[in-house]
Amino acid sequence: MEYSISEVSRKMNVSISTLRYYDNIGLFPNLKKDKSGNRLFDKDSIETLRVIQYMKKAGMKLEEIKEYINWCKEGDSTILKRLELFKKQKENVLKQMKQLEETLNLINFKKWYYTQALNDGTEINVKNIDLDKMPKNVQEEFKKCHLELK
Amino acid sequence: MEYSISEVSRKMNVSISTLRYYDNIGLFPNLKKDKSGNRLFDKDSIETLRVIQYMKKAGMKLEEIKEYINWCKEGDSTILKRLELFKKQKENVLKQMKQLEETLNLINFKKWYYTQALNDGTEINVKNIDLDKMPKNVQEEFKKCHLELK
DNA sequence: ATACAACCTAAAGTTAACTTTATGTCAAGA
DNA sequence: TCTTGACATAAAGTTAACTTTAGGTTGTAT
Repeated sequence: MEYSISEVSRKMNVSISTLRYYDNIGLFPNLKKDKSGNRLFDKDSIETLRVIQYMKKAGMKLEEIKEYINWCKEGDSTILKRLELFKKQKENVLKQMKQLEETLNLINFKKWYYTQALNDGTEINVKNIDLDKMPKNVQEEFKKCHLELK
Repeated sequence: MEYSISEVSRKMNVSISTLRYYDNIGLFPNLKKDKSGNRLFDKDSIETLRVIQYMKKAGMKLEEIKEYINWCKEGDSTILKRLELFKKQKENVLKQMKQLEETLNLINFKKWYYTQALNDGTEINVKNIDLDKMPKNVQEEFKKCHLELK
């Protein structure tokens, strides 16, 4: 089964110009064209697109993703390199998840803070509150995001 | 206690030029200067910097962060807006965490895949494997990241 | 026959978040 | 006094990842 660029765009939620851009920089090395020059995306190129989307989220640049795609083309001699790449990217993702958890601590603290302020009608009381006057869970969040009291 | 720009740069792991840039675009509205024009960072501006760093990770642009900082300056009349902002950003962060988990599924699948290939000395066997021949956990990861079999 | 939609290419433009460069001031130590 | 290092500003440059623009081709429906 083959798909036109607009079908892929719709199905995968990515703009047509982005797809053309990806192709231009070499992210779809095996992409076919029909007799009038229109791109034909098959299952494999859609899988490639999915990997691109995920690895972008992992924090890889398109240049690095392209390098990986080239390794895939080169065949079995690059298997180890590819394995190492995913090991490294796993570390990367785990690190990002930790950072997001810290960010969530800050956000939860701020949510509590502004909920209090809204209740009081003013920020003044909560701004000068002591750590031990906060609910236990808020205390924990506060500590974990490295904020300091006034 | 007040800190010079290079002290903050070291302490907070951000370049001096970035600090100046942040100041230029209005992210430190209360920053003081000494008599010869050098920036003096106090506790509050360091807290602001910490919030900037976290909210950038949450996915906010500097322009949006600046808007929030301006709300803080405006005082109690903006408390609700600020609360809503953090509620929205919490959703944002949770969404990102889910995406990272999906990414991790892909990465774990790829790790298994290339470990197999490395063992076999070739990609061929694992490329054509049936879903039910994979270990249960790999099957799950595979399904969760929307990859398809050949 | 013509109009239209869906595609194409090549090149220029955009945006965010910095960084670099060029030039200058200021305070302290040799 | 002179040099040095840490700061300053303003403006230009950089990078990644797109998007937009301008102009052209192709296949189908009226």
